[in-house]
Amino acid sequence: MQLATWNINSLSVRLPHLLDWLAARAVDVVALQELKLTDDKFPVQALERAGYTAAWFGQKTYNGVALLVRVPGALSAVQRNIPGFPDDQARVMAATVQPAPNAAALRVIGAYVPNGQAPGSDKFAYKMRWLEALRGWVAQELARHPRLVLMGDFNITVDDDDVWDPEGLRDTIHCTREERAHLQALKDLGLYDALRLFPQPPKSFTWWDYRQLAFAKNRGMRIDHIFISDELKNRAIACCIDREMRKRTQPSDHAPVVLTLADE
DNA sequence: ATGGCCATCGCGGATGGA
Repeated sequence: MQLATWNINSLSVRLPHLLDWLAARAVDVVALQELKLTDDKFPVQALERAGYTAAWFGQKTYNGVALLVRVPGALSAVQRNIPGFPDDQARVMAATVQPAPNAAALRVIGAYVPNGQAPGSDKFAYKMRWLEALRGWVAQELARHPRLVLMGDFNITVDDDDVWDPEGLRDTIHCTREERAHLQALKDLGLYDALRLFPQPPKSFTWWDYRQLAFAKNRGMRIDHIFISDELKNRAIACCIDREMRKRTQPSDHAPVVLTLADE
């Protein structure tokens, strides 16, 4: 089975891309970020026709996340936002995913971590608080659910290998020690960076700026991640970045990351 | 080079993204 995360930068604009991608890849579980629409605008019928059941958590203009599962799977125990962390932004949701009637259930958390704008800014402080709260919640979730996936747009590079110009971008947003320490702290809970479990081409990125032909020059960063618990690590057989959708006209600035798990 | 692109809101140009 395949699980994926994709920041689609507006579900309204990118719905055709998403439907094409779902038809081509038939991924079983998808976490989407940056829907940029309110709950009433979520294209539930189009996704049902494409063969997916969804749960969503929208917001006007900004943010918004969703989880999709390919039928006959099911989503249950949906949680929106981090319990005990009041937040007026729709950035994270969890669900228990039954990928097939007789398959083992997975706990899936889809996250859109705040951008942070610049170190020292109010938005950076919010990013740090938000990640602190996320870690506390993920620790609880992991204790309850040994088969756990935490995936999404983290807006953080793990290390310099995730940055096209690590010297030029030293200590800038997405690349600071404080941000990277948060990713390490999440991993220290017992999570593994799924992409790094497998050999990857050098300069494997998930986001490229729209400007300056950044994608054509592969001037990007890896800021979208899939973290998996030890039980799922034992079933992981492949993980890759799907650059094809970034090559289309009017693309999202992010590419999907896809994890393949062995069936039990 | 104090930028370059894109989406949103809303109909000009500011804001946020990364």
